[in-house]
Amino acid sequence: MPAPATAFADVAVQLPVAGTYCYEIPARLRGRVTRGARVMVPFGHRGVAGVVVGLLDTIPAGLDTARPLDALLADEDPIPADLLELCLWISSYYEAPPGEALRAALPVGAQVSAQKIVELTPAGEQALSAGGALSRRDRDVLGVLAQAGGAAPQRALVKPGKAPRGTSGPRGVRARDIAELVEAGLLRYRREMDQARVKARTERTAVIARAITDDDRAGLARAPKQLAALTALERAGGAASVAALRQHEPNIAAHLRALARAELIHFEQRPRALTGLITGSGADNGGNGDMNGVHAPSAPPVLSEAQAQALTAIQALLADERFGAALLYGITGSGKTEVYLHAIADVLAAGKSAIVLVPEISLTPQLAARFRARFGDQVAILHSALSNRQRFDEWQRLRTGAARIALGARSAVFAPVANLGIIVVDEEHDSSFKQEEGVRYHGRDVALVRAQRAGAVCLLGSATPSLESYFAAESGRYKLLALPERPTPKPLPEIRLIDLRVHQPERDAMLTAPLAQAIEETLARDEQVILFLNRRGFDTFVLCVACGQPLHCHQCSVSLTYHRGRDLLICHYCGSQRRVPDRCPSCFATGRIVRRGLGTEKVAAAVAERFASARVDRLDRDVASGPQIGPILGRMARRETDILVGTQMVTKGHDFPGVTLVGVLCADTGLSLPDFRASERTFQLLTQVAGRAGRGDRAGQVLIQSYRPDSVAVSAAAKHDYAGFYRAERAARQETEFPPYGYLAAVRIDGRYIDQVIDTANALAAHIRPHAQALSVDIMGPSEAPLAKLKGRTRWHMWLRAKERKPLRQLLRLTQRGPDDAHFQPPADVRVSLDVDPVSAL
DNA sequence: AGCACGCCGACT
DNA sequence: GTCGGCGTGCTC
Repeated sequence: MPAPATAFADVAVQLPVAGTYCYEIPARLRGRVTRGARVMVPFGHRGVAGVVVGLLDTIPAGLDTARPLDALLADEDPIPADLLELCLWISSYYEAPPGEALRAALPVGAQVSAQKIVELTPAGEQALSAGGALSRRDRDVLGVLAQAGGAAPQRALVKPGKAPRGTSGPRGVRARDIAELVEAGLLRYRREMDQARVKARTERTAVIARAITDDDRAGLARAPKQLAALTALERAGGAASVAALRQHEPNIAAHLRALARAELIHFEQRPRALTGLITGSGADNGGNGDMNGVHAPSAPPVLSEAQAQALTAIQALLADERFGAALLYGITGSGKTEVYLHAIADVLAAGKSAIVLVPEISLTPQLAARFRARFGDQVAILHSALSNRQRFDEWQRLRTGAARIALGARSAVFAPVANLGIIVVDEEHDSSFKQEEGVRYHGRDVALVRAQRAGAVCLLGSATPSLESYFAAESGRYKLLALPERPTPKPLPEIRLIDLRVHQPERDAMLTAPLAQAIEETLARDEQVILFLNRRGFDTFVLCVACGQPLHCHQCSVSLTYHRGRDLLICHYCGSQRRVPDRCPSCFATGRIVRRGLGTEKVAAAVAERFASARVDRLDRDVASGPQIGPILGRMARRETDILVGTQMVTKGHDFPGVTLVGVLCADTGLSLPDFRASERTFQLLTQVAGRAGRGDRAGQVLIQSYRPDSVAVSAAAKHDYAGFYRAERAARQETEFPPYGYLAAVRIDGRYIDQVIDTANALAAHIRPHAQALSVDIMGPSEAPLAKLKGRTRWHMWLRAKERKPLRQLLRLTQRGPDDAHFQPPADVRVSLDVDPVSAL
């Protein structure tokens, strides 16, 4: 008899371990274990969940035994093949464990684990009751187990650890004693899966059974209620839950039953849709959406000339039915969302599905509301504030096709939709698409890869495209689509620059006289004000107040960071240090180098005091984590707030028609961050925050206070000049070979002991230097990371830069543990982690 | 990650 | 001796 095929499975276990592990497929499971199947496997001393990533006929060379896998999680759907491949690509591209990549892609509800259970054997029970030749300790261990009913999780037994000295009572059991008793046959181990997993909830759903003809409608002429029910179903996208329909028409069940008898519709149990989800801002939904009942789609408005042109181009890409990417460059308020909505309507009409990625959905409830209003329950919203249960339900709706549009942040790129037609990445320049812990993937880049593999269209949208994306559009890799104007007579706001070197700001409120006056005038007109403070980097802001220049590193041309402890300026790219000079290296003024420090809290308080009659509110990470955002935005939308002081959060996509004045307290703080993207970030931020002004009937104005009004980022933003900024920044990147003219990776070294971390960083640099030279990869550093200490661990880093991706990846591999001594072996307590295409220098 | 092994100092 | 702390390495 020939050896049965696929007797072994390659499994990615859900643990942060590199590589995959090979298991034997027991005979009872042969043929049922497929690629993408979820399985439980024994791993070391416990059971873990994993995903089958490959099937093998024979045991791989170099391995002499493979343990059998424990179970096939049959009630779990296998991972869709395209998602599995995408995760494996992520694992390889970002040098991350495959199990971690899969974990990032799966909803928490789908995570499983197993416990190690210790159980008395019959022999053990006998030994205990017979009171035979047992040591006192062995008797105790068996006794504890007998008290627990004969079996207990090992964790629970061992956990108490310290037996209270001198006291009796339930003492902790030692793992080694258990192991000995297992060896002696008195105890045994068993693996048991954790509590029942989350299952999707379903609800009775009415579904249109076939295409409804005019004849059908005519047949219902004498049954207007049935016709109305049918129309409601059609408007809801062909299916709606009976419960939701009943909210509008209490007797609808009877009419639906009649329709079912006529075989125009039928009933199914379908995963339950989320309701009442986007209550956040309380902002008006334009009257087009009922958030709690049936989400009846609203009619799309007529497109402007430019919007129509962009849409036509997207439709042409869609019609090709293969991968295509486009960059929709539309100024703030130009109506990008409407283009997305139209394109997605086309995708749905073609029987395909869509994914929409947005930077942070909790900040943009209005956008979610518009999607709901247009597409009803066809939209699944993957919201960071969802419970695991809700998230799992939404995931299931996508998986089963009950919803065909996934809308969410970064991780929505893994939405389990079939037959993908388009992925939209809104505000594609936004750095929140980059995951900064665990698998450090970039949502936008993964979106491009997924679209490519699915033969779908990837549409990137932004008012301030990233250098990389605009560069790709310029070079023809992406189709460039532009929306150069706001569609309705809401012109871009006028922007005034206020030179902080000339106008002295008030100390705490940071307001110069012109800005204070503009605020007064705005309040007098009963209009609203947004004050934006870019707090990042404020603590370490060192500049010359005579010329406004921050101090730069000579070698890296990034800003130096001031270290209070050692009273030194340090470059966080190359590590060079210097004293704080007395004389400014740019303008040679002496004694004018200062440090500045300020926060939103202080500013908000000072502003509230300064404008005593105004209602001042504050929006930043500290006051608004998740659910608190809604009320703050809600008060602003209802015009119960006159002045909103905030950080980056106020820049994101809000549409408050009452805001006619936006004040930027200090435009340059971000410029002094030790980051080659500092200039780009500042330009984007200023443009985005300026876009918040004048979105209603009245014209808006923006006042930008700056120490460096002549810097490209600030001056271009003030002129609404993206093209000018892009040209200048592109030239700078070309000169320094930073992206898009080169590829970067960050190598982070962290550990508990400073000396050990520094030694390891240096050893690693020395180790890869010869290889780096051979591969034409530049090594920058190693140097102390800007956040030099985090959670008690010292952090150093090293930057690698190359003209090509391939040599960079080859070199990266050598920083990780590996089979030969070309690879680097860090000491046990020191971690070497990688960040491919890093976005943040921190 | 989690868990056991092994080597150390502190207590019965 | 014996216990438990914690550092180190492995899991097909």
